[in-house]
Amino acid sequence: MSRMHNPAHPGEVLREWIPEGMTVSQAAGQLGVSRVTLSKILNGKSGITADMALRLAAWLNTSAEVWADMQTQWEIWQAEQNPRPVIRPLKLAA
Amino acid sequence: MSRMHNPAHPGEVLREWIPEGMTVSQAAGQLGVSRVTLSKILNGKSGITADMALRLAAWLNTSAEVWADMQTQWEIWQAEQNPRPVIRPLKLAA
DNA sequence: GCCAATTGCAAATCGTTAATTTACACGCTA
DNA sequence: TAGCGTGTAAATTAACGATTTGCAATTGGC
Repeated sequence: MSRMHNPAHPGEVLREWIPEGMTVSQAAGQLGVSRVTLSKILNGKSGITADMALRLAAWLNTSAEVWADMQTQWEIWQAEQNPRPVIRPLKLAA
Repeated sequence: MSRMHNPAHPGEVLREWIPEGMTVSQAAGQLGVSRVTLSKILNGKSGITADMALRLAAWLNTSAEVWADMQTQWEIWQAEQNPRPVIRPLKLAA
């Protein structure tokens, strides 16, 4: 069903992957996005798009899915917080 | 890295979950969305949002992640088709 | 053949979000 | 003090998703 706890925003996790000395501006430069764009992600003001997931994958040598899936978890959790109409489970034919 | 083949659009998969006799209109009704909205998804004209993933989960008794992840795979594949600037892999400190 | 149901789709509208550039204020430090 | 790095706001532009309305094509029953 649902994850009981608020999953970490991908931006928080991404922060841990940025080397000590590197500035946000430098990281943004290497990723080919504006400083504002990366800053917003790191501070949870923006999500990670498929395009960004691919950039992170190339930059950090990870899979794009890791980042995209993290974003998905976040979005589902957010969506769960909102009310939704009652949906009757479909009776599947046996 | 990348999935070699164009992943199935979530809508195609969703089609298989709708019972034989049930109409798109009926399914949309049970999901609490408009007929147009569901039709677009089934025909690959729209993606599956986190909210829709939750509706499908409730309706089909599956996890929301199944649908959301399917959507993610689709989006990543789509994004891969577009050109992206060269991104030099970050040399991680050992 | 005729009619109603179903469906795909287009168009218009509305709301949300990502990304950019520009700009400003704050904090740190050489 | 001057400069750098940063967070963030504002204004723009571009995508999407969702809705309603309406229309055309198909299909099945009578």
